[in-house]
Amino acid sequence: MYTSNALKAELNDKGWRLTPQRETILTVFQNLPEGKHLSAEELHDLLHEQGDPISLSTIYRTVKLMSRMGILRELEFAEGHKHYEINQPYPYHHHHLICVKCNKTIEFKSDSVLKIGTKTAQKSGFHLLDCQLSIHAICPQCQRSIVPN
Amino acid sequence: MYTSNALKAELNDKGWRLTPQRETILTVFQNLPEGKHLSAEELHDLLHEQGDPISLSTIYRTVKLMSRMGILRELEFAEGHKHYEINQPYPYHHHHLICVKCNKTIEFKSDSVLKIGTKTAQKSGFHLLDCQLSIHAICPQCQRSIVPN
DNA sequence: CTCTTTGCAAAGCGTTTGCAGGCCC
DNA sequence: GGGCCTGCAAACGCTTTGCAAAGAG
Repeated sequence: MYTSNALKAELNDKGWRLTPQRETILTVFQNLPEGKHLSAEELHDLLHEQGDPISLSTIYRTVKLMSRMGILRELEFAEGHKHYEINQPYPYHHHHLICVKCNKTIEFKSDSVLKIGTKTAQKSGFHLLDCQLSIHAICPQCQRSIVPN
Repeated sequence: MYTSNALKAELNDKGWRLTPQRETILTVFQNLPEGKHLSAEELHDLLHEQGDPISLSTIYRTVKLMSRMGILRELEFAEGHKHYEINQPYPYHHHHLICVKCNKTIEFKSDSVLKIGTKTAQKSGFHLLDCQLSIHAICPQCQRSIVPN
């Protein structure tokens, strides 16, 4: 479990600050049910509902920052906007199977993919943040659908 | 090699048309050196230079169509715009290691990832279009960089 | 001859940014 | 106290869309 203190330490280490907003956002993602991911706007709404209004720009800045720190994963499901979820280590780390027509997504796990990702980054001297296998496909329902495109 | 005829057949099968623009765009991607990928705008410029001007909207419509047909792959390198490349089958199929700071990308191949993708789609009855492992990381140079964020 | 596709220009929309005030360390 | 961070509103830039004309089958 990644704590606020760990976040603070990591931020301060780079000359940055731990703010209430950043702490709140971290908490939200940690309490999200497994497999649930949020867009910036969904996060904005959720925070508003729970009585912690945070401006959209701060949200955008924070999720980007946390993604680059490896705390969140940025998911691109080709819907025109990004989704975010907490970046869980093994054995919670997972990947996505996505229907390009209806955007239905199914999660799945794979130790070997994670291993390959880790090894590949290492081999080139990269510092790994996240590795995700995205399978773009058409789900059974959409295969049968008559709707064009 | 995916021919114009194959494209025509596949389009007509769905009641669509093979147009000069679509044929030209397919050809461009087929002649691109391995590992090279284009954004919509880059493709637009390239076509212009080679004397085949095609409007940006047609380009957007075409790359989206071909991605959904599984002919092109849509690559998201988090630069705010998508890149496209021809979707090669085994053994040309590859994945990307991306630096989230400078966007440098390194390609790598992996039979096992492709197998896992194929199997996973199959298991859920999905029709596979593309599977890509994206490794988000920080490259050696950027790790050393003093520039914030 | 019908229905798809193109090109143009305008609209759309998620995301970024400049700036003044506020806050963390 | 200094510099980072927030919130607001405006700007941005990639992508999509409406529409009339052109073209494929």
